[in-house]
Amino acid sequence: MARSYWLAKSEPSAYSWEQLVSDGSTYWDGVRNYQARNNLNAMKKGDWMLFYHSVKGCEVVGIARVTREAYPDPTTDDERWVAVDIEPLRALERPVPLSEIKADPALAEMALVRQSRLSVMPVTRTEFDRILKLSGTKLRRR
DNA sequence: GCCAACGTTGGC
DNA sequence: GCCAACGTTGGC
Repeated sequence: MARSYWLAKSEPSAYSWEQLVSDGSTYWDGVRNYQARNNLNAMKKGDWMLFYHSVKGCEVVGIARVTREAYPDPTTDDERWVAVDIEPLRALERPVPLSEIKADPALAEMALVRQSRLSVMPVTRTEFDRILKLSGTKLRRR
């Protein structure tokens, strides 16, 4: 099945891309919003995720890969919430700031722009490729 | 620091 | 079940 693409936000002060690279992998937890949760549930192993720094930076900084599909969020007893595992795939050659995404007609429909508070969202392959292009990053697809 | 957007809570 | 009040997120 074709790979799906996602974008997830993190405040660098809470958990940064650099931290993910240093850790080698992490579990993506703490989501307490149904829409974001549904998106986590829909992730498949091997999907790619744009890693976005919110609040400080406001830019897409890297690409992560889903390594484990949704399972109960270990940080809560509440069975409604889930986590996934991810690992860093590679950093973007150049981070892509929100201002550029907003200014790009090809990206104007992104949930990142239209629904600024959503923390985990789907991204189309077209949008994903466009952001990669803006960042000057070339990826070999396997 | 402000405020818009939007989700949640609780009174009725 | 509606909606006002309140809390949180995140851009500016």
